[in-house]
Amino acid sequence: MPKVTEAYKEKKRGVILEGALDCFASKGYQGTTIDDIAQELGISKGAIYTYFTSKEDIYIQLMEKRMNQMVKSFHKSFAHLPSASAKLKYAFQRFIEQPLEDLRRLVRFHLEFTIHSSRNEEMQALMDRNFQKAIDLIAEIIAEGKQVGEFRKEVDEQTVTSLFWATRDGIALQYLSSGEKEQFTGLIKGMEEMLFRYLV
Amino acid sequence: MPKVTEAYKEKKRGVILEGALDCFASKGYQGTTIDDIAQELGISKGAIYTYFTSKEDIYIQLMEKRMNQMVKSFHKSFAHLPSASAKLKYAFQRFIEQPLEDLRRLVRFHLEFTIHSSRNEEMQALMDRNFQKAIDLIAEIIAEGKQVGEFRKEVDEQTVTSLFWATRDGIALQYLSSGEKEQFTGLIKGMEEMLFRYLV
Amino acid sequence: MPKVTEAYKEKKRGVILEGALDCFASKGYQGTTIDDIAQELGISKGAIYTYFTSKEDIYIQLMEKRMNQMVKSFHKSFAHLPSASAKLKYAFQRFIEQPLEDLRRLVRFHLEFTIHSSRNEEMQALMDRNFQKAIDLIAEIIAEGKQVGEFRKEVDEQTVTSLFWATRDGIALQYLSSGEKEQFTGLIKGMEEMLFRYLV
Amino acid sequence: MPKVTEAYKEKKRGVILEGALDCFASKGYQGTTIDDIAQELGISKGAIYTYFTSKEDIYIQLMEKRMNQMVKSFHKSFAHLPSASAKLKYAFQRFIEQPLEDLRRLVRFHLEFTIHSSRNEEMQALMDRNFQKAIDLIAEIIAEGKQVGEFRKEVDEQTVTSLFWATRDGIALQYLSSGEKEQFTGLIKGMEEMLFRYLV
DNA sequence: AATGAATGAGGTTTCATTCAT
DNA sequence: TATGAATGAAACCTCATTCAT
Repeated sequence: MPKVTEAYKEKKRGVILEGALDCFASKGYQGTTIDDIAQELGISKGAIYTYFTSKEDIYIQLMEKRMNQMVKSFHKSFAHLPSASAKLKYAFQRFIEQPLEDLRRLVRFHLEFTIHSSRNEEMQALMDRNFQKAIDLIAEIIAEGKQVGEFRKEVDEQTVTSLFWATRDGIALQYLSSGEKEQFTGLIKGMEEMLFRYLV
Repeated sequence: MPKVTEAYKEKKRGVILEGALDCFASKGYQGTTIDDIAQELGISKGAIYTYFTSKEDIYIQLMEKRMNQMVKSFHKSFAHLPSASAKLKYAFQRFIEQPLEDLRRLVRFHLEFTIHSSRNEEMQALMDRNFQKAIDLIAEIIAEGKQVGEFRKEVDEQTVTSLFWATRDGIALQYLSSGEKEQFTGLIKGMEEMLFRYLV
Repeated sequence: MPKVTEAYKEKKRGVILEGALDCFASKGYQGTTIDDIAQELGISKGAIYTYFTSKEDIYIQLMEKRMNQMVKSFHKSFAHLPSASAKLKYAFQRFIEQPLEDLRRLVRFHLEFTIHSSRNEEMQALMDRNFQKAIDLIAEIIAEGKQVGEFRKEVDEQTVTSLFWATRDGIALQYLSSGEKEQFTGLIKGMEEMLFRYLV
Repeated sequence: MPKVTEAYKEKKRGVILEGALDCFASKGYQGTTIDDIAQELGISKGAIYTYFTSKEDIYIQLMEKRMNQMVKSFHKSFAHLPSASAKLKYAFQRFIEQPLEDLRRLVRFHLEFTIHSSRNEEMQALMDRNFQKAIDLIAEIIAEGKQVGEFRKEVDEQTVTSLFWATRDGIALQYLSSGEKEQFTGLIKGMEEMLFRYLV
């Protein structure tokens, strides 16, 4: 029964990753114990090791999965939108509409992962790969906008794109400190305005 | 001779904080052991506990000190500069001229601290206080620029200032991942351009 | 069809014991996991527990089987030999001709078992029973040799026999450390010479 | 206060090794937990790690120490004895007079160590070095005996010496199984007789 | 004030065994 | 009968903190 078993295992892996995300997001990587994850999921410590080889393995696979999902989901939404501007605006909108409590936790998780991975060659490479996907996602839009004439030809899409993500991350980081939703929304809006002023 | 003693203690505290920064920056908070710090400084574990009550105490005081120094140093430099634009440009320049290996380590330290503190009420408050100082530092310039007519009256200095720092942090974060100096400089320059386009 | 089933089970038990021997011999008792044995055999962990009640059960039955086989095999060979001296010489020859890599692994297995069993009453008893068989095997030859006049009447067959096995084990143990075949063979020869000098 | 501290540490190291020997001898290497050793000594787990880097480190240093002590002690005793025969007889006598309960435990420890080390290159090398010391100890006596004319010139001292230790170990191993003191003594005596018959 | 040995809670990982399928 | 996911008790080792010297 390989098919059933494999599907089951895949599902279970996903469930464990969900639980792990909850823990990592609220307590951090080092602050999360395998026991925490097991308890969160109502399973045994040993069960986790049936699906993952180590705590770090869970952490890495979790990030990989989330990045892939994010990129795929954006791509899907972009497909239905008519113009580069519309796509970009959609991206901003999505940041704003994100449930904020989620945001806090996820930001924490992503930032912590970035820092953690910056001390480890292998994870660094993984992050580079994933980051490139995110870059491509937006850079394509800018390029499209330039081609169609929506955006100025002079802007460098690599730089703008990088700035886009950098600012998004920076705002999220600030939200992490301040915790004020109004301000977060205001900054995203401000960034949007500044970016469009620059692009057109 | 209480005066001498107090001065001595203050100096020693500073020395310990220096050593601790080296450790925290390269190995992270959790990755740094008290032994690491002691070894780095060539003193004993016990000595550290004479000056600080806990590992977290060191971490907090270290951040406090660095923030104060940074703000004070900027203030001092700003005093000699003629206009709001000049001041803002100076700030950008300073980011670019920062020794990059330092930057990597320090960014790591600051980001990690931010995340760490976001899980702890008391540290959160400390960070808020410190962040406010950084905000004021730049917001005053924007306000000055608006008053003098260098910048548009419509810009909201709080928002712009927050964006300024957010983007700076975001760029630093990205640099942490990519490690490419060219790109880092390019992004800072891009951000500068975008900001001035927005302000004037 | 109980007969078929029983035969099948018996055969399977034997197969599992073979695989277990490979594992125990190369990784030791504690170093061998049930998973190792299962993998070695290409079966599941559960299957092993159908035939044996525990890891120790496998260990014990394996030793029991090997001892019985060894004694039976010697007995068979002895039957064709004309004199006590010839039998004894055959025994020495067999030690020497044993494939040495096998020897290393098997010695390890046997010694480890002996030590392991010395901490457990039940296993101790088993080992005593088995050891007695080995003793009888040789003691009979000595007795035969004394009766026929090949060996001196004064020698005590129990003592000589025990010494015979003890020396064999000691040499094997030494070979375990040194790993030099020449030396191993030399020692067996030396022991043979010493023993015959004593017996005749 | 380096001198005091170093002496203190050395002493403590010795104390821990004593306690560890008790544990290893009665429960085996794998069967002994660090907690066992700590409890045996009435100290904390952590304290042990102040003096040793790992469980294996304890095990190795313990063996090293015991071997050195044994060789040194024999050498000292041999110095007062007039002839090669006397020295050899003394060695046998010492085996016999050894407190038997000790013997059981120590034999177990030594044999287990030998097996354990046979699966580890580094430990193997250590054992080789130690074994060589034991070999030299006896080989010198045999050589001396040959020179003085006490022993036959034809005997090969390396072989005889190896056999000497091999048999000693084999007898000890058997004693481990049987646990009968009479028999142990008998075997040692038998071995002595056989050896002298061979040497003279 | 400084030292560093000692403590012991707590973390990750392993693995013999069970049991639903 | 066979499977292998699940369990959970241990095991080793680390390290912040204390305290006698």
